[in-house]
Amino acid sequence: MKLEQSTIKDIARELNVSSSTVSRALKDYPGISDETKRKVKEMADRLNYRPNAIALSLRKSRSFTIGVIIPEVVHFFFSTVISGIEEVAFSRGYNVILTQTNEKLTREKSSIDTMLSNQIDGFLVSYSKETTDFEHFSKLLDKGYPIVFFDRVPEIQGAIHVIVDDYSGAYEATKHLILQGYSRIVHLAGPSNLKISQERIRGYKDALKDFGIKINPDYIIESRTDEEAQKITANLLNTLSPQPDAFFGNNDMAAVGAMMACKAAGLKVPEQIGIVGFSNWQFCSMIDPSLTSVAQPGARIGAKATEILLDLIEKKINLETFEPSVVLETELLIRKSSVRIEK
Amino acid sequence: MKLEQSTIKDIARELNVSSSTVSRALKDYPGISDETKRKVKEMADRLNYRPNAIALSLRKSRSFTIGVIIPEVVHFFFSTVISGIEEVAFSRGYNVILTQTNEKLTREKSSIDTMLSNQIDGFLVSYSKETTDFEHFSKLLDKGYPIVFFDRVPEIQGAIHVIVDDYSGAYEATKHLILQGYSRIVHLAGPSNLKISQERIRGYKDALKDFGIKINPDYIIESRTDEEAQKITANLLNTLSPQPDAFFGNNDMAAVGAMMACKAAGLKVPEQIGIVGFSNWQFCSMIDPSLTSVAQPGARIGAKATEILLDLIEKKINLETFEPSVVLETELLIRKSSVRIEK
DNA sequence: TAGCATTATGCACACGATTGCGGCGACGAT
DNA sequence: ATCGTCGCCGCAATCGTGTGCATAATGCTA
Repeated sequence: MKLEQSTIKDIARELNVSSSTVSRALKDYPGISDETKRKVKEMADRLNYRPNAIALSLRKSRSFTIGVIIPEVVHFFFSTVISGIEEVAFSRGYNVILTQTNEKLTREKSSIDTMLSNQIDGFLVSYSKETTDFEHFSKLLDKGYPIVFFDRVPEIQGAIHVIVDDYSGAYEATKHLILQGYSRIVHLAGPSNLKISQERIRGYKDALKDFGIKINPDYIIESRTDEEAQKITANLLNTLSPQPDAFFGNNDMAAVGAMMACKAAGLKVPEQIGIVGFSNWQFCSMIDPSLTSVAQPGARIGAKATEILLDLIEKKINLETFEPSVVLETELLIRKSSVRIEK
Repeated sequence: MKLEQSTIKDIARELNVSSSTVSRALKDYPGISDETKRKVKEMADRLNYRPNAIALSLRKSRSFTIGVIIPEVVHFFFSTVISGIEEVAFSRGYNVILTQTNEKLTREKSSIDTMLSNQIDGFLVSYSKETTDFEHFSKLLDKGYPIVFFDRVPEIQGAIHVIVDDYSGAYEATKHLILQGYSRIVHLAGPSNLKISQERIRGYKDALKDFGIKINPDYIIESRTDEEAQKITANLLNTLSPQPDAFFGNNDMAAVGAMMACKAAGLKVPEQIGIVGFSNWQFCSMIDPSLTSVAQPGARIGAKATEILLDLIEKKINLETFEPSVVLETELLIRKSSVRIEK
């Protein structure tokens, strides 16, 4: 059971020197003869010595580990973010410990607690849908604890965050639909307490405005799952007159739900109905017709957020001068579901 | 930066007792007066005391943390496994630290190294495609280090693993296609060094045999990505005569690739071509026609593997009597892509 | 009131690594 | 011969917690 890892003491005993000498020799401290260093390193190699990270953490009150708190790994977007995080953390010598909240506030809080007692060096957070009060974060921030938020970010004074430009993503998507000749564009929106949802709605509205299309409040509807989106869409198609002729989803699931409802209603996509999603999930190019979507650079978000966090931890960043908000560009990937004008 | 967590010593100083008394009082040791216990607990509460997990790990050479090593989080299947793992680990008071190998052997080895130096209590592993030699695992197993493999499992003496019944999954899928009247069934296979690929091929072959269909070696082709599957399929449709009339993919990506190629070739699914995938990714029900697929219970695999691992760690399992292999059932989810017989 | 059991608490060390400080021997300079 | 310097190394404390053993205080009995 116990994997008897050799320790500094073992090396010391073997060589008849003190453990302090061994420690210094291994780290090429000055004041140790080259001869001794050689012997120590050789012995360390022979005994297959690995420093005990736990002991180090205790001594330095640093764990070289960062904690990641996300809603759910199964979301394609979040899993790409994780990849970006791991890449950077790993290459800079940090470990990553991950928990998902399953969108529950209690889980979020208890995750933070256990991570804190594990001497985590900092947090990367995308908070849960249930989270409306941010005291459990601001308390930590006030103590100077390093936290970087991404994707879903709170409006706390001075909180650093990395987001994508949801506004312009939504604006471009809507504009694209308009240019393709769609005008009665429904927006299947996300939870209104999330800033990303608000921004996407804003982009949607502004695009309509800029092209002189009146905003119809009936055209903005919250939907949580793809089934819900499907029902809502079917319902809208039946009740509204004139019928909507396009759907812009807050995410790809909603868009797909809308697409299925349209097909079921016998409407042709994209000829009669245009559809655009958000996130560019893997399946976008696999469905028929392929789904136009706004791509969020997940891996880059993760990487960037991690870089900032580690810089914070290592105090390479001056909080006074640092711009707390990093915004990455989205990209509209135009596929078949929204193109009805021949080029 | 440093989050001055209060320690046992702080409580002790505040109450003018020794830290040992505090330690014992907090854990309801006998030999501490109720009065003292009350005061200590009260003070602990007031100071918002949390035990330092790092110090505990050092003391007990246990970290209450398990390490998970998987190829890639972005695979839907693996992300569901992670959910299962987290659920169980969390509820039993363990932390999870996760690394993905990106299918690289070197990453696999270095992950193990850093986890070992972090006093990980045990491993959950699904190894990389590059891994053909298992010495880095068997070395640990020999020392009695707890490891549970899942999904991709090595053939090492005594290695415990949790898998799904790939054989019967593939058998059922193939049988289903046959019963639907397809007979020239191509299998888009996975990497041949993975046991799961081999098992699926075996299931495919046995089903054909049992129904008296001759096995055509040209019908079994390795494909790595969905684009590759698409090319292969297009190629097969062009060159083989008679044309294949069904495709069974080693995974859903391959199946979708095949479906797209078939559509591009003007063939109707499922009327002319039947298609079945493996894994039941999220998008299966979203594409048109919806994709029949073999569902692997990802969350249950993760949960089961974790239960076994924790039992191992806590020595609740007797290795002598324990059956090293747990096999979970798959389920064939029949959708439109493979059904051409009216009920 | 001495002797003993019982209860409640403190001391000291351990886990593994780091580090300030001081010791010791050798050597050169005066 | 004495002193200062320098190179090399060990002592001991530290991080926060747990635990075997000793010890002090108290109560009970003879």
